[in-house]
Amino acid sequence: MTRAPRPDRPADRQPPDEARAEELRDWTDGHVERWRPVLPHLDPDIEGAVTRMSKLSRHLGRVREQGVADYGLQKHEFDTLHELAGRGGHAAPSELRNDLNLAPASVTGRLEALERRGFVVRTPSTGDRRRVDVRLTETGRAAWREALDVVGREERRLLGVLTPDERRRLSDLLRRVLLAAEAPAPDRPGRPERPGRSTAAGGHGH
Amino acid sequence: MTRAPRPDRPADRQPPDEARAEELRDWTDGHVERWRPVLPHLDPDIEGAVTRMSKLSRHLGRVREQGVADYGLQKHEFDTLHELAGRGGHAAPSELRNDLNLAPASVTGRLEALERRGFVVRTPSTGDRRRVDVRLTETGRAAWREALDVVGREERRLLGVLTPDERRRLSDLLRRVLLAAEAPAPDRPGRPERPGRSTAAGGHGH
DNA sequence: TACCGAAATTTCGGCAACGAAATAATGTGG
DNA sequence: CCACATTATTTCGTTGCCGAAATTTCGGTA
Repeated sequence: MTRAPRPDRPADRQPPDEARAEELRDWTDGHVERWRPVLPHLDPDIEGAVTRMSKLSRHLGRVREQGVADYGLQKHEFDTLHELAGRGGHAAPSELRNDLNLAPASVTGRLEALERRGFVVRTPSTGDRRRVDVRLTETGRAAWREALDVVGREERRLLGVLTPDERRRLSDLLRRVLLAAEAPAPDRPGRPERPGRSTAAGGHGH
Repeated sequence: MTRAPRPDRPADRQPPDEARAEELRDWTDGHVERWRPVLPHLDPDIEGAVTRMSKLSRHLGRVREQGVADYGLQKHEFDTLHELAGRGGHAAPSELRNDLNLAPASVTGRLEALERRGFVVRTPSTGDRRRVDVRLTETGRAAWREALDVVGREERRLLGVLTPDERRRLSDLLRRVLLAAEAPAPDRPGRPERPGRSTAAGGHGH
C-alpha cells in the first residue's frame, strides 16, 4: 500500500440540482478523482469522456480478439476482411489503409498474410498499373461471415444499456466532436525551438 | 428512427445561421453508409458511436505523440510518466499495468527504458519484497511537467465544441456503457467446437 | 518448520506496426 | 519526348507489445 490514495468516498459529493439519483461509479471515476489533487484545473467531464472512450475501444478490441479467435482468425485479420467485405469484396490497399487507420507498410503485411491463407488475392489493376486490386476469395468471405455475428454482439450488449434515443444522442454528440478532429488543427502553437534536449531526444532515437 | 444520413449533398438549401444545423456529416457517416447495403440490420447509431470513439481515441493518440515529441518524449513514455505523476510520483508496476491497459511484460519494458533515461528509479519495496517501487525522479517530473500542457490542448479543443452541459451528458452516457463493460460478460455463447478449420487455421499464427 | 497455492515481476521468443526510403507508374509542362 | 513532381505500393530495419513460462516472495496450513 504505497500511501494508498484511498480517495474519500464520493458519495458525499452529489450535485443536488439534478434528479440523477444514479450512484453509478465506474473505474474512470476513480481515475479522474486521483487526478484532482494533482491538476485541479482539469475538466472532469473532458477527462472522463476521453478516458472512457479509450477504455471502451480497447475493451471492444479485446473482446473481438477473443471472439474471432474461436474461428481461427486474429483481430487484425478479421478487421481487414471486414473492411474488404464492407466495400463489396474488393478494394485498393490505400482504401484499406484509410479505413483501418494504418501505415502503408502495415497494409502490405496484412494482405500478404491473408493471401498466404487464401483469403484474398492481389492482382495488378488493369487500368492504372500502380494500383493493386485486392479481392476477397470465397474462402475469405466464408471465414468472415462465420465470425461476423460474434463481433457485433458485445457492441450491442454494451450500447444496449442505452435507449435508442440515447444512442442516437451519443452518436450525434460524437459526430460533432469528430468534425472538430477532422478539421485542420490550428497549426501547433508554442512549439519550442530546440527539439534536441538532454538525452538523445531528436529523432526519437529510441 | 435511425434516419438515414444524407447520401446526397443539397448545396442549395442552406440554413444560414442555424446553430445546430443537422447537416453535419463526418467520415463515419460515409463508413456506416457503405455498410448498409451489406448488413442492413446493423444499428447505425451503435456502429457510428463505436466507430467514432475508436477513431477519436486514435486521433488523440496521434496528436499526443506529435506533441510530446517536441519535448523529446514518445507517447508511451509520456503516458507512463503521466500515470506515475497522477499517483503522486510513485507506484507499483502492477498499478501502472492496470492504468495503462498493458500486459505485464510491457510495463517492464517501459520502465527499463525510462530508467535508462533517468526518469524513474526502481527499488525493491521494503515491505513486500515481491513488489517493486517505481519512483519518479526530479528529472522525470520536470520532463513530464514540461510536456504536460500540450497533451490536454487537443482534448480541450475537440470537446470544446460541446457545451459544458453536453460534455457532462456525454460523459454520463459513456459511464453507463462502461459499467456494462466492467460487469462480467455473459460467458461467451455459441463457441463452436472446432477451432481449427480447413485452411491452415489450426495454429492461427503464434 | 515445511509445504503449497497465489501474487508480483521479469525473461524470452515472436509478431505486427511504424517511419523512411525504394520502386514503379502516372501525367504534366517545357 | 524528356524532366519532374505526384501517387500507389512495397521493402527494410527498428521497436513496442503480447502470451507463456520462469522466478521470487507471501500467506496460510498442516
